[in-house]
Amino acid sequence: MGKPDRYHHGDLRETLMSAALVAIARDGAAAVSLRQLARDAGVSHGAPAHHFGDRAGLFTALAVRGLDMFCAALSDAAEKAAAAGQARLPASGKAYVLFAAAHPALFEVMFRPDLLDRDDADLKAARGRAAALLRGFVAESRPVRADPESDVGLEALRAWTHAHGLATLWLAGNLPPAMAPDGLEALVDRLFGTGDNGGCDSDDGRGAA
Amino acid sequence: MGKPDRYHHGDLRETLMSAALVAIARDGAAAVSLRQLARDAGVSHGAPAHHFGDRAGLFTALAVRGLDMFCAALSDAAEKAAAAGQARLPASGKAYVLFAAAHPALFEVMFRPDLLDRDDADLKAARGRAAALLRGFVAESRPVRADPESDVGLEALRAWTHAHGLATLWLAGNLPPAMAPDGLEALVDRLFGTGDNGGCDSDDGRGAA
DNA sequence: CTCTGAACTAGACACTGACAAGATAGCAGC
DNA sequence: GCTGCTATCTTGTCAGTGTCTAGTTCAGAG
Repeated sequence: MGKPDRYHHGDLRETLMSAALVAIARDGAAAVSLRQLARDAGVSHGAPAHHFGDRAGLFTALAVRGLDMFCAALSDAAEKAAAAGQARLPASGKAYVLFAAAHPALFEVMFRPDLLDRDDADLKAARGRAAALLRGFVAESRPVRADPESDVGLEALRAWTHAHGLATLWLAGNLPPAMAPDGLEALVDRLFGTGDNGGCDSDDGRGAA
Repeated sequence: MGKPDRYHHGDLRETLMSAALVAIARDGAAAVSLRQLARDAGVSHGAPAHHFGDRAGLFTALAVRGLDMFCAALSDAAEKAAAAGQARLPASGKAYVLFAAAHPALFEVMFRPDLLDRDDADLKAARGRAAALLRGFVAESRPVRADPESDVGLEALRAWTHAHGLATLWLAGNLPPAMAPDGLEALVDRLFGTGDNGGCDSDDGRGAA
């Protein structure tokens, strides 16, 4: 909005992306309209098409960015935990959920393939990086008595589904507030055992069945 | 489609709901159009409004039905397991995921509050029934050495997020196919320990951290 | 028979995403 | 200076959508 009356906006792509994030976080992705974004940016209704092609193109660009930030957040949390002598896996699980809470719009877009351009090369690459990262944490965090390799995938999936389910339910507002009386982070610490005791959960995880 | 040229359709509400389910399962909820549903039903574009008010009304009606079927499926699975001397909780977790896979459209609508009429009384009631059911399974499945009551909520949440995350990732197609080479049910059995050994998982759940 | 209310039609409105054709700006090479 | 070139943005148009309103049809109760 520095020089409002220029023909060339100068930073339209970035402006549209951040405005879209705000709109998604407020009303959900379905309520986002390219035309409204263009109006807010002081630009004609056809301008967004040049940068993103179509609606899916915009969401795909957001998803790629989100996945990269997501990877960075998880790596960061894992390395910090490792530096403190704690396990990477629970720390990254906590980071997973907190990222979703901190960037709900990005998270929503990242995991809603119906909004995305499935064949986009950047998206596929970003997805691959994220998957490799998750799997890496699990492989490193395995105790020495490792079972066959397939089990690593299983444990990665367990951690992934656990964190993803919590993030999803939280974001959609489907968790009864009574379940998190002292906020999401405290709840995550209780669930993942990532409290100040340093990430080694004290109970047996899922209990006897 | 029995008497196609009557002024009164006779069963429009039901026709629209099942057509909507098919459309959601095929193209996602965002792609469903009231006008297209009306066309398919051989009815004018304004007719759906009479039964559902607006778009959110249709999705809300579907969500209520979905929640009821969901409760029935979980109860059924839990009771069958109990009758076989097995624990209710893992059986209901398995039923949770399999319900999502069997009724993807209902599941999607159930957990997408942006599509729904949040204040709908029927919806609130159905949600309450589902939540109570889940909590009940966990409370019953606790070992005798029960901790304070709050822990029941925590363990319910653990089970819930786990099943929900798996269902969500599976439905959205975000799971690498390699992770479920032999189908979803086999994967669930491995994750939840609900194989033919009868629901008592043999390992320690989440491993040492 | 009339009356009533539920079910449905038909028209209009504002809005959307997508497309195509043209206008503008900034920049390299001359 | 000038000329083209390309990315950027405008303008106009189209089919499609949800929602609103007023009118029409029908079934059944009195």
